[in-house]
Amino acid sequence: MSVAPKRPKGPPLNAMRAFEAAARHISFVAAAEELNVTAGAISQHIKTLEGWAGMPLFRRNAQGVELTREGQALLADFTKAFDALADATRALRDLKPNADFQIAALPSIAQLWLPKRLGKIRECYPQINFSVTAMETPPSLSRELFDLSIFFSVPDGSPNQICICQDKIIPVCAPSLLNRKQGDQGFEGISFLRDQTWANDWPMWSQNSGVQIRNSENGPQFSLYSLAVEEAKAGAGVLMGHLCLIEDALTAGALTVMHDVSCSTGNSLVIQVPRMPRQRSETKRIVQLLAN
Amino acid sequence: MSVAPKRPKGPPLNAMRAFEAAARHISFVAAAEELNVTAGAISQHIKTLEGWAGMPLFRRNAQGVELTREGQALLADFTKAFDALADATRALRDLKPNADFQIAALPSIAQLWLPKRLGKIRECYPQINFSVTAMETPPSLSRELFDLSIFFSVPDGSPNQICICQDKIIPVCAPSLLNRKQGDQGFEGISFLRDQTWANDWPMWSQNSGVQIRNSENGPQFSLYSLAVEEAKAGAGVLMGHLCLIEDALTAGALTVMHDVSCSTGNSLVIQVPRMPRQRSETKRIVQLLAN
DNA sequence: CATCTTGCCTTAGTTTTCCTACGGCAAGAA
DNA sequence: TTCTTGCCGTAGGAAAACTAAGGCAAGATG
Repeated sequence: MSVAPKRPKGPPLNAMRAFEAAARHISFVAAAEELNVTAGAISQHIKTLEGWAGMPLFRRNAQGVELTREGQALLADFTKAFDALADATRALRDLKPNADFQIAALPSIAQLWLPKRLGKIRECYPQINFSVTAMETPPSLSRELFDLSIFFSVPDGSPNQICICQDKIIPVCAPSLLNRKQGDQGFEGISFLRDQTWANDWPMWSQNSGVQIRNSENGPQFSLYSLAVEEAKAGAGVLMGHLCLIEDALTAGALTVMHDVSCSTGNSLVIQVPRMPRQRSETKRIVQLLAN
Repeated sequence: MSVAPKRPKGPPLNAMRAFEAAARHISFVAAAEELNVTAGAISQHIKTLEGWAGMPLFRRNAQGVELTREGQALLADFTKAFDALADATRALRDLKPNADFQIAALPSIAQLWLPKRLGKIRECYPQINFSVTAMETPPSLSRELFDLSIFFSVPDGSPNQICICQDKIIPVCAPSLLNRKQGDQGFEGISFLRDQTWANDWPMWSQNSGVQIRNSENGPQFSLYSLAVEEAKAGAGVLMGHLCLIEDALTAGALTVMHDVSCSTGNSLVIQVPRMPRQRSETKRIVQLLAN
């Protein structure tokens, strides 16, 4: 008999959280992004946990990980636990008077669509600090501390989503550029400004409009859509414009449409809020203001 | 608008765990003991959490703490979350082949009652390592990683408890001491060996038996009951014997009863196991073997 | 009344944990 | 081939967690 002097210790909490995130995403890098750490940190946490359990929880393949049977079995339990913990954390946050209202959005939406409307909202809630976090992938609203997210996606019809508008694309450019090319409706010899993540825009529009596009790869790429918009305003080339993101530039005359045909990408601009018990009180009204 | 570069961070997990434990016990020291840290650590964790929430969760009084209204409201959420996490942790532990079987017991029980029976059990499960952790207060089996606990208490009739026997006390001493005092049934001029936590034994027995005891404080105190038993065997004085703890010494003749009247303390020797989904498979059989 | 005890606080210093940075490797894509 | 992606490993440094020790206030004890 070994009389242990100390109570049996469970595994480190952070390791469990890392496992839960990694298992849910089936990816260390995705988990790392969610938890705001590097993938190496996730790797170590999971190794710690596997050491504690004396059993591998992931199978590491070169092109990604997969859960072992055992890891598989644990995921549900851990997800339930950390969901409950997320609830408690929100309850704690809600005690804080005038806590920041956290918004998650696609970088382009955060820069081109949000600012104007956020201005109005801030007038209604001068005491609340609105924080906007830009990211490529929508966060889990049941897990992270965001109060609202705005992304392009296909709406799922749930009451926690509001569809603002369809995402329609149409070629645009600076008026000066259009004048130069007056009478010439083609896209010959023009730079195509492109966003990295929306590289597919031109082919999609081409197919939909029937307009033949050659060399749509001809032109600079930008990591942020808003940079491409600025370049387009400066007359650097033609841009596939997402209508909801460039409406201001169009009405102000900084950009004009180059071709009458617009086409839908299949996505919509969607606002999503946490499901009920996790919402803070201002959410409903803020969504209303955002949706105009 | 402040564009936060990083996702909003929740409070540290360890701080939340500390809060949950402290709120449940309404005591920092009790929480510290449960988590195997010092009270200072708990204090700091809670301060961290209060800082994060921007709101006090405890009211600190000189003779103890109490929850504020806000802390009160949070407790349920956090307890639910950490209960779920404890479940997940057990599921993880159960993956481990031949994990230690963890037993929590009162020090005196661990030393005087358990060893003999544990020997038999170890024969049945030679591959399992049995760990015994001594402590004064029964741990929460739904929260901590114990598989079984043995303490004196009043049974609550739940199916997770087995009552082994009543806790009966009776004065005992070494045979040599009894011989010297032959014919003298009183307790005059004898050292009363006493255990610190059971200081009430002599008055209780006195009241029950009708035997007048004077100077029951006359004699050495021991922090462990087993030390007092050893002293009694050595003839150092008379001890209030708890029958289930000294049965071996009595049958072996190392101790003899000094007075025929025994009295019940109201408690029983109770084995408790976690409620079902958290039990490991061997538990049932082990309880059976312990109960004989 | 003085003294002890209990339970919390605070500070300082140490230990442990956690994380990043960076080079490497294997598999699939270009 | 060469690039890219996603994981691993190690080393070193930053941050968190913990301990130790002295203090204080309110009851309990003598």
